[in-house]
Amino acid sequence: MRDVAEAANVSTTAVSRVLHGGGPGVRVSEERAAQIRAVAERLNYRANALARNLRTSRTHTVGVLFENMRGMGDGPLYTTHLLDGVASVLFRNGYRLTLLAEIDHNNVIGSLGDGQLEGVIWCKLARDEETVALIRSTPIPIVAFNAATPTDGEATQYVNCDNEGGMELAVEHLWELGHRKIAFVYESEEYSTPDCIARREGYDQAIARRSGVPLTLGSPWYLVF
Amino acid sequence: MRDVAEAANVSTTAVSRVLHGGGPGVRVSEERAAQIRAVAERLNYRANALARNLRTSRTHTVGVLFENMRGMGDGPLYTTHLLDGVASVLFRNGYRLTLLAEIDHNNVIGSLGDGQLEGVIWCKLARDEETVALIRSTPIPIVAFNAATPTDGEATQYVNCDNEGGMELAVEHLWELGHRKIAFVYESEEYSTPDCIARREGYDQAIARRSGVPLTLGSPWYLVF
DNA sequence: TTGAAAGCGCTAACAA
DNA sequence: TTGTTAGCGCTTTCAA
Repeated sequence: MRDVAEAANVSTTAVSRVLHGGGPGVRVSEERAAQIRAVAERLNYRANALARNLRTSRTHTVGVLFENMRGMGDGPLYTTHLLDGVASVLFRNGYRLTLLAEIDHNNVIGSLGDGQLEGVIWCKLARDEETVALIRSTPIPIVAFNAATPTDGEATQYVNCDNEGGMELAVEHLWELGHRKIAFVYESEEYSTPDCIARREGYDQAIARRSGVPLTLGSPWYLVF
Repeated sequence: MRDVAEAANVSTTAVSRVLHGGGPGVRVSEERAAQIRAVAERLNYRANALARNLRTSRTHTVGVLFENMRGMGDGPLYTTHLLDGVASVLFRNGYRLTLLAEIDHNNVIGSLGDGQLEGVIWCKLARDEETVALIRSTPIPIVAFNAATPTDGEATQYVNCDNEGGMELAVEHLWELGHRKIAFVYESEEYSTPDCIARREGYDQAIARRSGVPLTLGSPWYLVF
């Protein structure tokens, strides 16, 4: 930047203002501005984001943390779609996305506090005490995704799936079409997950509410389709 | 850091050396070191990666750029597995992974030159002139993944799939088992991709080399399985 | 073994 | 409209 400033016979301030949007009211004459841009182009100037980040304490980067990243390729495509959606929204708004390693929590604390992230989307947030404590002391905002419902007034945003409500809607839909034998089918490997449990309960209740006959089928039934 | 230094009655240099691995030969007495660590703990000190990055010109971050990120959730899981593999290796080596938006190439140039990335893994690198020019002028190393084979001596590393060689091996294997009716099956949506074309050619040649009978089947045949 | 001082490249008061 | 100056938090010679 100094090279550009000297070559253009202006201050680095002027260069900064012209090339990087400048502060409130970019007060540089169009003449000078054009000249600066020309020189910058000629000198092949590239702004250094590291310096700017340090100075402004902003990185335009948010982290995404998966509780188990390994499984991204296995199982259902849930994780993949999630990442895809998060990425597209972030990019659209000029943000970068950094994938965080789901390693030891000590390191997680370090990651969240080192200034490189402006926020974190935490998928499948565990609700153990350690994690809750971490959340309380984190210097940046965290959004918990697909986590268990929050217990108390934590300083965290949650985006969750309304499993019970969804099952109620699903059963209602089929019921109104006249169906009475409505099965709940699950993948055996998911059976003990909170989501699956909640859905099954939602299904049971929705059926019971209509005095219907519950029917639950394990994953082998999939092969019938 | 200055707070820690003052509270411990040492210089920031000492703090830096003790808390952040220090330069060549961490020459601080164990006594002082322990004290510094204690004070840092008490003051809840967190190193600022932004400042360190700026000073050292290192970020321990590599970017990953997909030619079409949107499709990550659709089609085959190729992209997902790729990302999974890249991430696990990077994390294991203390690197971060930043997903890059596959927007206009101007911005890509900016992304690569702003100092935040130490290298880029570029998946499905197009070989148009614009991209080649970009690669030539990039300030950081690029690894092209699953791109077309390089034409000339470019300053880029390529990691590609040996489609012809793979088909030769596959045909050889079946042939040696005694099979003579060997079909090449493709997904119709992939038929015009470079990979599929190369594989088909490899198949044709491997079959021809053995005076066998080529047989190519489009995707509907998948449904038979 | 320890610290003083310079500086990474940029931005933002504040003055002119 | 333009420039001067200080400083973000850290690392690293260099001298003591």
